[in-house]
Amino acid sequence: MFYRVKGWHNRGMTTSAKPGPRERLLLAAQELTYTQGVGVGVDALLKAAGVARRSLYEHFGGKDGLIAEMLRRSTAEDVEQYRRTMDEAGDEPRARLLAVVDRLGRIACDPHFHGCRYLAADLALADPAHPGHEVTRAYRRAVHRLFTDEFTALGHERPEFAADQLLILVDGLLAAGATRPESRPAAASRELAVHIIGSGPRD
Amino acid sequence: MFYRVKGWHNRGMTTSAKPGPRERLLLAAQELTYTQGVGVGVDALLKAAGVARRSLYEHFGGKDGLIAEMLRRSTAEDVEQYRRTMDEAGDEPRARLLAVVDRLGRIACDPHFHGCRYLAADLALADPAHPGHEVTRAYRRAVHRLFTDEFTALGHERPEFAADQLLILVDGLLAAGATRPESRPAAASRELAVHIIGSGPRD
DNA sequence: CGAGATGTAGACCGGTCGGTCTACTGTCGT
DNA sequence: ACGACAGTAGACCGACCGGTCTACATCTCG
Repeated sequence: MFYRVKGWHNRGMTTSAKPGPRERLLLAAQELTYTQGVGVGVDALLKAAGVARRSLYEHFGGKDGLIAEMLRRSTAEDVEQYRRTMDEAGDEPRARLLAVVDRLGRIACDPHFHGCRYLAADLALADPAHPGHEVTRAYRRAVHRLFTDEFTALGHERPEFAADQLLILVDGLLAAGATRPESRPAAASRELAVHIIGSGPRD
Repeated sequence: MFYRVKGWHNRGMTTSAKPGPRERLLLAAQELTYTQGVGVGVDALLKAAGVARRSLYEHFGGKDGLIAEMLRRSTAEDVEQYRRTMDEAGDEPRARLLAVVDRLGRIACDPHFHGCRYLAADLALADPAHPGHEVTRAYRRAVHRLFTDEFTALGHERPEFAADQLLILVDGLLAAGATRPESRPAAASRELAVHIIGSGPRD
């Protein structure tokens, strides 16, 4: 959700050494599944990663394994970004939560944005037993936890309920960014976020 | 969004005559694209519809044509259902809008629900030129219009902005129903809806 | 050195994809 | 009766699907 990857070049590596096949496959999968959906072909992934067919099956056991692992990494990075965004906003819970909504609002309005990768994966992976579903569930639990903690610190009377509301708002914001970007969803969402979070020192 | 179709049997037909191939294809597509996604194979559609391969290409020109036409019909039915739900709620704009949110809340909590078909289609159809996108855009415009009219009747100072908010809320509600049904998204959404709509005679 | 591990390159597998085409059948209007 | 037509049944097409396999290159480490 939080950023876009073009390749291994602009990752924070100290050396410019080309990473191994496993790494290149994960990066290619992050890129291609976002632009083409999880339905991308194995051949396209291999070509984009510049990796031999065999390496995929050695490292991930198959396409599903790669998809699941790529989702795992992506969620970890996004949760970390949520955390960083909050920390950069200071200590005040209201400001921390609003910072996340504002950041997502900016992302959703980016002309290259086309939807939440995790929701898209859940909707596209018809098989409920696909390992990817477990990853996205864990992701949502983690974000919900992040929100709940802030509401608790805020002394909110129903922290989990408020976190549910914020999560609904975020999903709606991302959906609107993907399908109705001309409606300027960031502004509409922010106002709702303020209502959920309640007015405080920063607002 | 609003209902589930199992086949032509339970449609409001006066005769029990089996509909033609075109009709059966549309019904099969509505059913299968919802459960399997728009990626379903042509063979599966033909088998479910009990229709010869040739009929598909005669009536719709190809799979994309069938998908687009099925979305067209689906959106028409859903918009009609929005209207009916509002009308059944009476004349009071607040009550009419809340009735829609409540109805969608019930649908999103149905154990068989697995996401908004139109958002899923937009996320799954990677090609931005696919005719289906135009259909879903029109659908969202229509619903936005429906909402805007009610806010206008309500004397709301920013009817379009409020409609945008309600649309974001609805998308979030449906996403939550698909991915976090255990969080009881209907209750959380209703409270937000009440905030957007404002308290009135019915609330 | 030489063995083992790791990688590439690409042939190959059965199956499915969307789409075209031919052959046949039932039905309806004249 | 008969032709036109809409439908079915299914063979067939090239392309691609995910996955397995062999052959060879490269590297590290004992």
